[in-house]
Amino acid sequence: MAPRTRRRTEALSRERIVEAAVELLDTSGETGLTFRTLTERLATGAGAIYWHVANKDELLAAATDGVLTTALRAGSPGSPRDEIRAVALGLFDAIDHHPWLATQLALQLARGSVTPRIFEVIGRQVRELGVPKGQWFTTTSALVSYILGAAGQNATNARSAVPHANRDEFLNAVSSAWEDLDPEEYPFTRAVAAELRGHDDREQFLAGVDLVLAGITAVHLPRAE
Amino acid sequence: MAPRTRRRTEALSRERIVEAAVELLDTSGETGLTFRTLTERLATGAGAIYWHVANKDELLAAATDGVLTTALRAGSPGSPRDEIRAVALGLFDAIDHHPWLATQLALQLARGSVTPRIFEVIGRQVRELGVPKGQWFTTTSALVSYILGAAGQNATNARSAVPHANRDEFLNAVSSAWEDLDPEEYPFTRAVAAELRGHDDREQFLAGVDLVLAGITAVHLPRAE
DNA sequence: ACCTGAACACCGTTCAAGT
DNA sequence: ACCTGAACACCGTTCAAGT
Repeated sequence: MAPRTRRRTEALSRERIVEAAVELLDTSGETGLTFRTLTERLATGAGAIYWHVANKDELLAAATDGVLTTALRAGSPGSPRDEIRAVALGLFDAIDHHPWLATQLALQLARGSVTPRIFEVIGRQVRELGVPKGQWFTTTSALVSYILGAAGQNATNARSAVPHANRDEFLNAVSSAWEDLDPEEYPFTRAVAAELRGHDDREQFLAGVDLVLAGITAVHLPRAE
Repeated sequence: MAPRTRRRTEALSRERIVEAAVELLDTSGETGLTFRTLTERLATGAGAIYWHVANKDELLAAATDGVLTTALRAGSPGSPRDEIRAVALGLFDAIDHHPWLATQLALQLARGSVTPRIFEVIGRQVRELGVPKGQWFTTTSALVSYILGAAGQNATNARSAVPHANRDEFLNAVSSAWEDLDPEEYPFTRAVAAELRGHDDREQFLAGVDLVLAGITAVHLPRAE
């Protein structure tokens, strides 16, 4: 058994660096990850990190990629609809545990690196659903857009460290803020503000997935039961 | 008429600062806006800017807010569905013209400041559609999530300066990249890669909106024609 | 091949000093 | 009340030097 006390002298590797980056992001947020904090955490110099990783963008991409891989490993053996729900929930929960993931996914969507990963997993199920080939692309895009958009918005709620207690407080605060909006400008938002208070993020997220699935059924699978 | 040549000595104001920030973001991207470039552009000192604006976050929020206000001023006099399409397209086009807007919207969604604006405009139409009150919140959330998610993804395509010529090249490049993906891991994505080549972003975006609307009709308006 | 750590260029922000 | 601009703390990145 290797001596525990020598942990800081374990060989530096890309994996260890990315792992430490994820930890820093999880514990102290996006601003908490700098080359100084990382250097300190790994008890090394800045140059050592640059030997394994090209720059900070690549480091963030690797961190995102790692968490994403875990999240997409849903793979329950259900119907296409169940698979789509499972993948969507996997992403949702990943953002819940790693709030920085939402921002990072949004930033990297703009660089095209993440899209195919999610696209592939959802697209296979769209095919299984029986959507005609000519509609695969459009249909999958719509689903992926909803999933990423909704998961991203839920990142707002995901920052409370304490799982449930603070979440209720947080929803209360947002709900109150919405109720205080200008009645002239925000009549609708004020009317639904109260609904925020009791609502379950996951449930609502899934309800949206089902809504899109219902649209797909109505438009592209006219003879489905 | 005020002398044109004294433009740089016009009184500094919050509006002029935000306006200059938007211009810098449009012309040189997110990295192009710094307090140095802004200071130079406005022929003033850093402290002068801080007199009118609390910090860079507030400046970015103000820039986002300004562009968003223009974008949401769609207001065609059509059916609720047409209004929803118009608002969605307004946002889509705004991101097309100001690629930095997608990132900024994503970042500010996580701070809750932008959501009510879009929520309100879409929500009113959901109400007009006849969706039962108990479903207003969920339904509006789903629509807004799709719209923001899809518009954000399209920011990828929106960075080419030349309107159409480069866009085709860009789509070609992405399409080729998708075709070069590992056949073992990305069979679906490869199968639809070709569809990317000819496709119209706006059309596909609207098709997605219609898909969600169809789902809303199927689930919440069972007796609609 | 891999690591060290001082140094560089650049950033957001502050603040004493001016008008 | 509003503006100036030098100064500060901090960041990502580089690189000569070590092993």
